[in-house]
Amino acid sequence: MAVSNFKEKTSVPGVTVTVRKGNGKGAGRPPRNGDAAARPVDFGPLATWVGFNLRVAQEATFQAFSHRSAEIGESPGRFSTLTIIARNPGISQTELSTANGRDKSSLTPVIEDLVRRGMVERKRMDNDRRTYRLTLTAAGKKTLALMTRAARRHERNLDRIIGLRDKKWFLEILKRIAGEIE
Amino acid sequence: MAVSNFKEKTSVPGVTVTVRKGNGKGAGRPPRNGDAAARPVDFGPLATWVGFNLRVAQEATFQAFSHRSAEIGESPGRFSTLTIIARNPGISQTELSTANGRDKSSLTPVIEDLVRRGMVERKRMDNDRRTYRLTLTAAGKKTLALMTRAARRHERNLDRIIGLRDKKWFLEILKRIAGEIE
DNA sequence: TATTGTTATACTCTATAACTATA
DNA sequence: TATAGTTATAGAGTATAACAATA
Repeated sequence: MAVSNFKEKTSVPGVTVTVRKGNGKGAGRPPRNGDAAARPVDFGPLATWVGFNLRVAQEATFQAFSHRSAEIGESPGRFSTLTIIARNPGISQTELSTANGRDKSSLTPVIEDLVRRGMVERKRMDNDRRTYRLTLTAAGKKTLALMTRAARRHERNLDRIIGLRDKKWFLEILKRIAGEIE
Repeated sequence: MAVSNFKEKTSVPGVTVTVRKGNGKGAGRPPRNGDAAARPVDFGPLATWVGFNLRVAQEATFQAFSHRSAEIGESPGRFSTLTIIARNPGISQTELSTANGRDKSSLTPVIEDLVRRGMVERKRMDNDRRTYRLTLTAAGKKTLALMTRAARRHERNLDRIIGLRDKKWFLEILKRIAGEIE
Protein backbone atom coordinates (compact mmCIF):
# COMPACT_ATOMS: atom_id res chain seq x y z
CA MET A 1 0.00 0.00 0.00
CA ALA A 2 2.41 2.62 -1.19
CA VAL A 3 1.33 6.12 -0.39
CA SER A 4 3.25 8.24 -2.83
CA ASN A 5 3.70 6.30 -6.00
CA PHE A 6 1.81 8.15 -8.68
CA LYS A 7 1.88 7.90 -12.39
CA GLU A 8 3.84 10.40 -14.39
CA LYS A 9 2.09 11.31 -17.56
CA THR A 10 3.51 13.43 -20.32
CA SER A 11 0.70 15.42 -21.78
CA VAL A 12 0.17 16.06 -25.44
CA PRO A 13 0.34 19.83 -25.80
CA GLY A 14 -1.59 20.63 -28.90
CA VAL A 15 -1.75 20.30 -32.61
CA THR A 16 1.70 18.93 -33.10
CA VAL A 17 4.38 17.49 -30.91
CA THR A 18 7.99 17.55 -31.88
CA VAL A 19 9.56 14.23 -31.10
CA ARG A 20 13.30 14.29 -30.68
CA LYS A 21 15.71 11.45 -30.63
CA GLY A 22 18.71 11.33 -28.35
CA ASN A 23 19.36 12.94 -25.02
CA GLY A 24 19.24 16.42 -26.43
CA LYS A 25 22.51 17.26 -24.75
CA GLY A 26 24.24 18.58 -27.79
CA ALA A 27 25.97 17.80 -31.00
CA GLY A 28 24.73 14.38 -32.03
CA ARG A 29 24.97 13.37 -35.63
CA PRO A 30 22.85 15.48 -37.99
CA PRO A 31 19.41 14.18 -38.99
CA ARG A 32 19.47 12.09 -42.10
CA ASN A 33 16.97 10.56 -44.40
CA GLY A 34 14.33 8.59 -42.49
CA ASP A 35 15.58 9.93 -39.23
CA ALA A 36 12.86 10.71 -36.75
CA ALA A 37 14.65 13.60 -35.10
CA ALA A 38 12.62 16.77 -34.77
CA ARG A 39 9.80 15.38 -36.84
CA PRO A 40 6.54 17.14 -35.97
CA VAL A 41 3.66 14.77 -35.31
CA ASP A 42 0.34 15.56 -36.93
CA PHE A 43 -2.67 14.93 -34.72
CA GLY A 44 -5.12 15.51 -37.54
CA PRO A 45 -8.73 16.04 -36.47
CA LEU A 46 -7.92 15.15 -32.87
CA ALA A 47 -6.47 18.63 -32.48
CA THR A 48 -9.81 20.36 -32.86
CA TRP A 49 -12.04 17.92 -31.01
CA VAL A 50 -13.36 18.76 -27.59
CA GLY A 51 -13.27 15.18 -26.32
CA PHE A 52 -9.60 14.78 -27.02
CA ASN A 53 -8.61 18.16 -25.65
CA LEU A 54 -10.70 17.61 -22.56
CA ARG A 55 -8.78 14.42 -21.94
CA VAL A 56 -5.40 16.06 -22.44
CA ALA A 57 -6.26 19.03 -20.24
CA GLN A 58 -7.60 16.77 -17.52
CA GLU A 59 -4.52 14.56 -17.57
CA ALA A 60 -2.28 17.61 -17.26
CA THR A 61 -4.19 19.09 -14.33
CA PHE A 62 -4.48 15.72 -12.65
CA GLN A 63 -0.77 15.20 -12.89
CA ALA A 64 -0.09 18.66 -11.50
CA PHE A 65 -2.36 18.02 -8.54
CA SER A 66 -0.79 14.59 -8.06
CA HIS A 67 2.56 16.28 -7.54
CA ARG A 68 1.14 18.58 -4.91
CA SER A 69 -0.61 15.70 -3.17
CA ALA A 70 2.52 13.59 -3.23
CA GLU A 71 4.36 16.32 -1.36
CA ILE A 72 1.81 15.89 1.41
CA GLY A 73 2.08 12.12 1.13
CA GLU A 74 -1.42 11.52 -0.12
CA SER A 75 -2.91 10.22 -3.34
CA PRO A 76 -5.03 12.75 -5.21
CA GLY A 77 -8.12 10.62 -4.86
CA ARG A 78 -8.05 10.92 -1.07
CA PHE A 79 -8.90 14.57 -1.41
CA SER A 80 -12.47 14.15 -2.60
CA THR A 81 -13.03 11.29 -0.16
CA LEU A 82 -11.89 13.36 2.81
CA THR A 83 -13.80 16.42 1.64
CA ILE A 84 -17.06 14.57 1.24
CA ILE A 85 -16.74 12.94 4.66
CA ALA A 86 -15.91 16.32 6.20
CA ARG A 87 -18.93 17.98 4.64
CA ASN A 88 -21.26 15.07 5.39
CA PRO A 89 -20.30 13.74 8.78
CA GLY A 90 -21.87 10.37 9.46
CA ILE A 91 -22.17 9.48 5.79
CA SER A 92 -22.26 5.76 5.04
CA GLN A 93 -19.86 3.95 2.73
CA THR A 94 -22.56 3.24 0.17
CA GLU A 95 -23.60 6.88 0.07
CA LEU A 96 -20.00 7.98 -0.24
CA SER A 97 -19.19 5.58 -3.05
CA THR A 98 -22.33 6.60 -4.94
CA ALA A 99 -21.46 10.27 -4.56
CA ASN A 100 -18.00 9.53 -5.88
CA GLY A 101 -19.43 7.53 -8.77
CA ARG A 102 -17.64 4.33 -7.79
CA ASP A 103 -18.79 0.93 -6.63
CA LYS A 104 -18.87 0.38 -2.87
CA SER A 105 -16.38 -2.45 -3.16
CA SER A 106 -13.85 0.02 -4.53
CA LEU A 107 -14.24 2.12 -1.44
CA THR A 108 -13.48 -0.63 1.07
CA PRO A 109 -9.67 -0.55 0.75
CA VAL A 110 -9.67 3.25 0.70
CA ILE A 111 -11.59 3.51 3.96
CA GLU A 112 -9.49 0.74 5.44
CA ASP A 113 -6.37 2.75 4.63
CA LEU A 114 -7.80 5.98 6.03
CA VAL A 115 -8.90 4.26 9.23
CA ARG A 116 -5.57 2.52 9.62
CA ARG A 117 -3.78 5.84 9.31
CA GLY A 118 -6.08 7.45 11.85
CA MET A 119 -7.79 9.86 9.45
CA VAL A 120 -11.30 8.45 9.53
CA GLU A 121 -13.44 6.96 12.26
CA ARG A 122 -16.12 4.34 11.63
CA LYS A 123 -19.01 3.85 14.02
CA ARG A 124 -21.84 1.42 13.66
CA MET A 125 -25.25 3.01 13.47
CA ASP A 126 -27.52 2.28 16.39
CA ASN A 127 -30.67 1.71 14.43
CA ASP A 128 -29.12 -0.19 11.52
CA ARG A 129 -26.17 -2.25 12.51
CA ARG A 130 -25.22 -3.03 8.92
CA THR A 131 -24.22 0.56 8.31
CA TYR A 132 -21.19 2.54 9.41
CA ARG A 133 -21.08 6.26 9.99
CA LEU A 134 -17.90 7.87 8.74
CA THR A 135 -16.36 10.93 10.32
CA LEU A 136 -12.98 12.62 10.17
CA THR A 137 -10.63 12.48 13.13
CA ALA A 138 -8.51 15.46 14.11
CA ALA A 139 -5.68 13.99 12.03
CA GLY A 140 -8.03 13.60 9.09
CA LYS A 141 -9.09 17.22 9.37
CA LYS A 142 -5.47 18.31 9.47
CA THR A 143 -4.60 16.31 6.37
CA LEU A 144 -7.67 17.65 4.62
CA ALA A 145 -6.62 21.20 5.52
CA LEU A 146 -3.20 20.56 3.97
CA MET A 147 -4.72 19.12 0.84
CA THR A 148 -7.19 21.95 0.61
CA ARG A 149 -4.36 24.46 0.72
CA ALA A 150 -2.59 22.56 -2.04
CA ALA A 151 -5.80 22.46 -4.05
CA ARG A 152 -6.23 26.20 -3.62
CA ARG A 153 -2.76 26.85 -5.00
CA HIS A 154 -3.54 24.50 -7.87
CA GLU A 155 -6.79 26.33 -8.45
CA ARG A 156 -5.12 29.74 -8.44
CA ASN A 157 -2.80 28.40 -11.10
CA LEU A 158 -5.81 27.40 -13.18
CA ASP A 159 -7.44 30.77 -12.57
CA ARG A 160 -4.37 32.47 -13.94
CA ILE A 161 -4.53 30.34 -17.09
CA ILE A 162 -8.26 30.63 -17.64
CA GLY A 163 -8.63 34.21 -16.56
CA LEU A 164 -10.95 35.15 -13.73
CA ARG A 165 -13.36 36.89 -16.07
CA ASP A 166 -14.10 33.67 -17.93
CA LYS A 167 -13.83 31.15 -15.13
CA LYS A 168 -17.44 31.13 -14.08
CA TRP A 169 -18.50 30.53 -17.62
CA PHE A 170 -15.94 27.80 -18.17
CA LEU A 171 -17.08 26.01 -15.01
CA GLU A 172 -20.67 26.22 -16.12
CA ILE A 173 -19.87 24.51 -19.39
CA LEU A 174 -17.97 21.73 -17.62
CA LYS A 175 -20.97 21.11 -15.40
CA ARG A 176 -23.30 21.10 -18.36
CA ILE A 177 -21.10 18.56 -20.13
CA ALA A 178 -21.05 16.28 -17.09
CA GLY A 179 -24.80 16.51 -16.72
CA GLU A 180 -25.98 16.38 -20.30
CA ILE A 181 -23.62 14.15 -22.22
CA GLU A 182 -25.15 11.20 -24.05
CA MET B 1 -7.23 -9.34 -24.58
CA ALA B 2 -10.87 -8.46 -24.51
CA VAL B 3 -11.88 -5.88 -27.03
CA SER B 4 -15.08 -4.50 -25.65
CA ASN B 5 -14.88 -4.60 -21.91
CA PHE B 6 -14.86 -1.03 -20.74
CA LYS B 7 -15.40 0.51 -17.38
CA GLU B 8 -18.73 1.99 -16.52
CA LYS B 9 -18.37 5.09 -14.47
CA THR B 10 -21.19 6.96 -12.87
CA SER B 11 -20.31 10.60 -12.98
CA VAL B 12 -20.90 13.08 -10.21
CA PRO B 13 -23.31 15.60 -11.67
CA GLY B 14 -22.79 18.76 -9.75
CA VAL B 15 -22.99 20.45 -6.42
CA THR B 16 -25.03 17.79 -4.71
CA VAL B 17 -26.00 14.24 -5.43
CA THR B 18 -29.06 12.68 -3.99
CA VAL B 19 -28.28 9.21 -2.78
CA ARG B 20 -31.27 6.93 -2.50
CA LYS B 21 -31.58 3.65 -0.75
CA GLY B 22 -33.61 0.79 -2.12
CA ASN B 23 -34.61 -0.06 -5.66
CA GLY B 24 -36.53 3.15 -6.13
CA LYS B 25 -39.48 1.18 -7.43
CA GLY B 26 -42.06 2.73 -5.19
CA ALA B 27 -43.51 2.86 -1.75
CA GLY B 28 -40.77 1.73 0.57
CA ARG B 29 -40.97 2.59 4.22
CA PRO B 30 -40.68 6.30 4.94
CA PRO B 31 -37.28 7.70 5.89
CA ARG B 32 -36.66 7.71 9.58
CA ASN B 33 -34.07 9.15 11.86
CA GLY B 34 -30.56 8.29 10.71
CA ASP B 35 -31.88 6.91 7.46
CA ALA B 36 -29.76 7.73 4.44
CA ALA B 37 -32.63 7.81 1.96
CA ALA B 38 -32.77 10.87 -0.28
CA ARG B 39 -30.06 12.60 1.67
CA PRO B 40 -28.31 15.17 -0.54
CA VAL B 41 -24.54 14.95 -0.45
CA ASP B 42 -22.61 18.16 -0.01
CA PHE B 43 -19.49 18.39 -2.16
CA GLY B 44 -18.31 21.53 -0.44
CA PRO B 45 -15.56 23.47 -2.24
CA LEU B 46 -15.13 20.66 -4.79
CA ALA B 47 -18.24 21.93 -6.53
CA THR B 48 -16.66 25.19 -7.60
CA TRP B 49 -13.17 23.97 -8.43
CA VAL B 50 -12.05 23.67 -11.99
CA GLY B 51 -9.84 20.64 -11.36
CA PHE B 52 -12.66 18.59 -9.95
CA ASN B 53 -15.19 19.61 -12.57
CA LEU B 54 -12.69 18.97 -15.33
CA ARG B 55 -12.28 15.44 -14.03
CA VAL B 56 -16.01 14.83 -13.81
CA ALA B 57 -16.68 16.23 -17.28
CA GLN B 58 -13.86 14.21 -18.76
CA GLU B 59 -15.04 11.00 -17.16
CA ALA B 60 -18.53 11.58 -18.50
CA THR B 61 -17.38 12.27 -22.08
CA PHE B 62 -14.93 9.41 -21.97
CA GLN B 63 -17.64 7.04 -20.90
CA ALA B 64 -19.94 8.27 -23.65
CA PHE B 65 -17.27 7.77 -26.27
CA SER B 66 -16.46 4.35 -24.80
CA HIS B 67 -20.02 3.29 -25.53
CA ARG B 68 -19.78 4.40 -29.12
CA SER B 69 -16.42 2.69 -29.54
CA ALA B 70 -17.71 -0.51 -27.98
CA GLU B 71 -20.42 -0.64 -30.62
CA ILE B 72 -17.67 -0.76 -33.21
CA GLY B 73 -15.76 -3.30 -31.15
CA GLU B 74 -12.83 -1.05 -30.32
CA SER B 75 -11.45 0.47 -27.17
CA PRO B 76 -11.56 4.27 -27.08
CA GLY B 77 -7.79 4.50 -26.86
CA ARG B 78 -7.37 2.85 -30.25
CA PHE B 79 -8.82 5.93 -31.85
CA SER B 80 -5.94 8.28 -31.18
CA THR B 81 -3.42 5.57 -32.01
CA LEU B 82 -5.00 4.85 -35.38
CA THR B 83 -5.43 8.53 -36.14
CA ILE B 84 -1.83 9.40 -35.42
CA ILE B 85 -0.54 6.50 -37.52
CA ALA B 86 -2.87 7.52 -40.35
CA ARG B 87 -1.69 11.12 -40.29
CA ASN B 88 1.98 10.18 -39.89
CA PRO B 89 2.58 7.12 -42.01
CA GLY B 90 5.89 5.49 -41.21
CA ILE B 91 5.98 6.83 -37.66
CA SER B 92 8.06 4.78 -35.22
CA GLN B 93 6.76 3.29 -32.00
CA THR B 94 8.87 5.57 -29.88
CA GLU B 95 7.62 8.64 -31.70
CA LEU B 96 4.06 7.44 -31.40
CA SER B 97 4.29 6.72 -27.70
CA THR B 98 5.88 10.11 -27.06
CA ALA B 99 3.16 11.85 -29.03
CA ASN B 100 0.57 9.98 -26.99
CA GLY B 101 2.35 10.87 -23.78
CA ARG B 102 2.91 7.25 -22.77
CA ASP B 103 5.98 5.10 -22.31
CA LYS B 104 7.02 3.00 -25.28
CA SER B 105 6.59 -0.18 -23.28
CA SER B 106 2.91 0.65 -22.89
CA LEU B 107 2.56 0.80 -26.63
CA THR B 108 3.98 -2.65 -27.35
CA PRO B 109 0.82 -4.66 -26.54
CA VAL B 110 -1.36 -2.10 -28.31
CA ILE B 111 0.60 -2.36 -31.54
CA GLU B 112 0.76 -6.12 -31.16
CA ASP B 113 -3.02 -6.21 -30.97
CA LEU B 114 -3.48 -3.92 -33.96
CA VAL B 115 -1.03 -5.93 -36.05
CA ARG B 116 -2.63 -9.22 -35.03
CA ARG B 117 -6.03 -7.91 -36.09
CA GLY B 118 -4.65 -6.71 -39.39
CA MET B 119 -5.09 -2.98 -38.77
CA VAL B 120 -1.47 -1.93 -38.69
CA GLU B 121 1.59 -2.97 -40.66
CA ARG B 122 5.11 -2.87 -39.27
CA LYS B 123 8.13 -2.65 -41.53
CA ARG B 124 11.73 -2.46 -40.48
CA MET B 125 13.51 0.65 -41.60
CA ASP B 126 16.27 0.09 -44.13
CA ASN B 127 18.78 2.45 -42.63
CA ASP B 128 18.12 1.62 -38.99
CA ARG B 129 17.05 -1.90 -38.38
CA ARG B 130 16.13 -1.27 -34.76
CA THR B 131 13.19 0.86 -35.82
CA TYR B 132 9.81 -0.07 -37.26
CA ARG B 133 7.72 2.08 -39.55
CA LEU B 134 4.02 1.88 -38.76
CA THR B 135 1.32 2.26 -41.38
CA LEU B 136 -2.40 1.51 -41.52
CA THR B 137 -3.67 -1.36 -43.64
CA ALA B 138 -6.92 -1.08 -45.59
CA ALA B 139 -8.70 -2.71 -42.65
CA GLY B 140 -7.11 -0.20 -40.30
CA LYS B 141 -8.28 2.66 -42.44
CA LYS B 142 -11.78 1.24 -42.50
CA THR B 143 -11.88 0.88 -38.73
CA LEU B 144 -10.51 4.38 -38.33
CA ALA B 145 -13.22 5.69 -40.64
CA LEU B 146 -15.87 4.01 -38.48
CA MET B 147 -14.37 5.42 -35.32
CA THR B 148 -14.07 8.85 -36.87
CA ARG B 149 -17.76 8.80 -37.70
CA ALA B 150 -18.57 7.82 -34.12
CA ALA B 151 -16.29 10.57 -32.87
CA ARG B 152 -18.05 13.09 -35.08
CA ARG B 153 -21.42 12.16 -33.63
CA HIS B 154 -19.93 12.41 -30.16
CA GLU B 155 -18.50 15.78 -31.05
CA ARG B 156 -21.81 17.07 -32.40
CA ASN B 157 -23.32 16.10 -29.10
CA LEU B 158 -20.70 18.16 -27.31
CA ASP B 159 -21.24 21.05 -29.71
CA ARG B 160 -24.90 21.04 -28.82
CA ILE B 161 -24.07 21.23 -25.12
CA ILE B 162 -21.37 23.85 -25.38
CA GLY B 163 -22.97 25.91 -28.08
CA LEU B 164 -21.20 26.54 -31.36
CA ARG B 165 -20.69 30.20 -30.56
CA ASP B 166 -18.53 29.38 -27.54
CA LYS B 167 -16.83 26.23 -28.72
CA LYS B 168 -13.75 27.80 -30.22
CA TRP B 169 -13.15 29.71 -27.08
CA PHE B 170 -13.70 26.67 -24.86
CA LEU B 171 -11.22 24.65 -26.92
CA GLU B 172 -8.66 27.39 -26.67
CA ILE B 173 -8.86 27.35 -22.88
CA LEU B 174 -8.47 23.58 -22.78
CA LYS B 175 -5.34 23.86 -24.90
CA ARG B 176 -3.96 26.61 -22.71
CA ILE B 177 -4.54 24.50 -19.62
CA ALA B 178 -2.76 21.52 -21.15
CA GLY B 179 0.16 23.65 -22.20
CA GLU B 180 0.59 25.96 -19.25
CA ILE B 181 -0.33 24.04 -16.12
CA GLU B 182 2.30 23.88 -13.42
C1' DT C 1 -36.01 -10.90 0.36
C1' DA C 2 -33.20 -6.71 0.35
C1' DT C 3 -29.24 -4.00 1.88
C1' DT C 4 -24.44 -2.93 3.95
C1' DG C 5 -20.09 -3.78 3.71
C1' DT C 6 -16.23 -7.39 2.74
C1' DT C 7 -13.79 -10.68 0.13
C1' DA C 8 -12.09 -12.99 -3.88
C1' DT C 9 -10.95 -12.24 -8.20
C1' DA C 10 -10.03 -10.21 -12.55
C1' DC C 11 -9.09 -6.74 -15.86
C1' DT C 12 -7.26 -2.15 -17.82
C1' DC C 13 -3.83 0.89 -18.11
C1' DT C 14 0.27 2.35 -16.98
C1' DA C 15 5.23 2.46 -15.41
C1' DT C 16 10.24 0.87 -14.38
C1' DA C 17 14.00 -2.01 -15.19
C1' DA C 18 16.41 -5.42 -17.46
C1' DC C 19 17.07 -7.38 -21.75
C1' DT C 20 18.10 -7.99 -27.27
C1' DA C 21 19.53 -6.34 -31.36
C1' DT C 22 21.23 -2.98 -33.50
C1' DA C 23 23.76 1.43 -34.12
C1' DT D 1 27.73 3.69 -25.18
C1' DA D 2 23.21 4.81 -26.84
C1' DT D 3 18.72 3.78 -28.90
C1' DA D 4 14.38 0.90 -30.53
C1' DG D 5 11.55 -2.19 -29.10
C1' DT D 6 10.25 -6.34 -25.92
C1' DT D 7 9.61 -8.74 -21.75
C1' DA D 8 8.85 -9.32 -16.89
C1' DT D 9 6.81 -7.46 -13.32
C1' DA D 10 4.31 -4.41 -10.41
C1' DG D 11 0.90 -1.26 -8.84
C1' DA D 12 -3.19 1.81 -8.77
C1' DG D 13 -7.79 1.84 -9.66
C1' DT D 14 -11.77 -0.16 -10.84
C1' DA D 15 -15.57 -3.75 -11.45
C1' DT D 16 -18.55 -8.09 -10.71
C1' DA D 17 -20.11 -11.82 -7.99
C1' DA D 18 -20.63 -14.31 -3.94
C1' DC D 19 -20.88 -13.86 0.89
C1' DA D 20 -22.11 -12.87 6.12
C1' DA D 21 -24.57 -10.05 9.05
C1' DT D 22 -28.44 -7.57 9.60
C1' DA D 23 -32.96 -5.64 8.33
